Amino acid sequence: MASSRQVAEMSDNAKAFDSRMIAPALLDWYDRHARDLPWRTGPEALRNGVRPDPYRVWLSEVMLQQTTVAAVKSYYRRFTVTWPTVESLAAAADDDVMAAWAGLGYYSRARNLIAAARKVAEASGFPGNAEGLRALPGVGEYTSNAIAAIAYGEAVPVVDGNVERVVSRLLALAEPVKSAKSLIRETVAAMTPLDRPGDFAQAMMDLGATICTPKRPACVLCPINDRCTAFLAGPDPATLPVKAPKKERPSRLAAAFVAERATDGAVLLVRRPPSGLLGGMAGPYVTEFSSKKDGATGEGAAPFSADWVDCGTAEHGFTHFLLTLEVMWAQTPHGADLPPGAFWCPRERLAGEALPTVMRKAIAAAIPDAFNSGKI
DNA sequence: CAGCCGTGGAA
DNA sequence: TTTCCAAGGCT
Repeated sequence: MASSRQVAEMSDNAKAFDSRMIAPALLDWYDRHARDLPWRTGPEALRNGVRPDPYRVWLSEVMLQQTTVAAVKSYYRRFTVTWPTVESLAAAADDDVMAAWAGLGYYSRARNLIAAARKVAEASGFPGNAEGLRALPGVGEYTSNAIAAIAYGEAVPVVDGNVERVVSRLLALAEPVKSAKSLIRETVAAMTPLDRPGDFAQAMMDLGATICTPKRPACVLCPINDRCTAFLAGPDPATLPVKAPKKERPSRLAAAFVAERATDGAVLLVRRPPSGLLGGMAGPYVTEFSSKKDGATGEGAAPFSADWVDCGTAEHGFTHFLLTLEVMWAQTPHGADLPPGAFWCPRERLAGEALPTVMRKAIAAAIPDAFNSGKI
């Protein structure tokens, strides 16, 4: 925890810091070094009066929540080709959207994406400001402000993880970002220029992603290092922001039962409940995840009686626990009593199903060529 | 409010 | 190899 003396120093830093001096140098740097990303309208196009499409800005921002640029690119392209407008996305079948999202993670985002698209289509357009955007499902304070700043030029503070890190170093904050949230927001609000709020927000994020990185920041290349308290006076910028102690991830155990239809190799899938872990996604029948010691696995946990073959285990790391899946395989027995909601997925459709990565791992452990058949 | 909610790539 | 964590939101 921060001592009162540290907090006093932090406040002095914040007070002495002239936030208005940041934007000019940062925007000058951005004009020369902005990353070329699929969802961006370049600074040059913006000067020529081109306005970003709020649909594309929204879609990219939702995809980018806790997700790397590299991971998002191919998904963003696929979505915008398949659904070029919010109306087309609103008209899509739920499972088509979930299938297109499969592998990107945090699947509640896809559910909220569908709900928000339909709300926008019903209203004949996106809300015209940050406050209205904030009311869409899956759009929180960061995302609403990012969309408003980028698409509408609204001068609202855009604070993401990059910005928190950059500001923590600019002010040499001795507090964890969680408890400095209000100060950071106010600082960013004061830094944001009225004329180019969207470019400023993206410039801050580019800086955080390429220069002011978490572990080894390239301070010597930073366009605002002459205004950075940590760089100028310490502590070492790499030690900021102060992080809360991390908790260890528990291990859990479950069993996956991959049933294959003898006649054609189709795989039995079940639709998972709409909320919770992997909500709304498909997968083989999987037992409840339990603590490692009392995990009810083995043939006794099977959804129906069959000659289950042990295929070994599949490991998968979730955000808050590590999962070991005991994978079992069996051909469909005659007259099997299938789990409720189960359906047979033809082999050639497996790759296109709404299967999370962990479920693909389980299926691949039981049927090594499950996702290869159908391809040449 | 602290815990839940995925994944894959970088270091 | 293991660890860390990325343009957060929801409850």
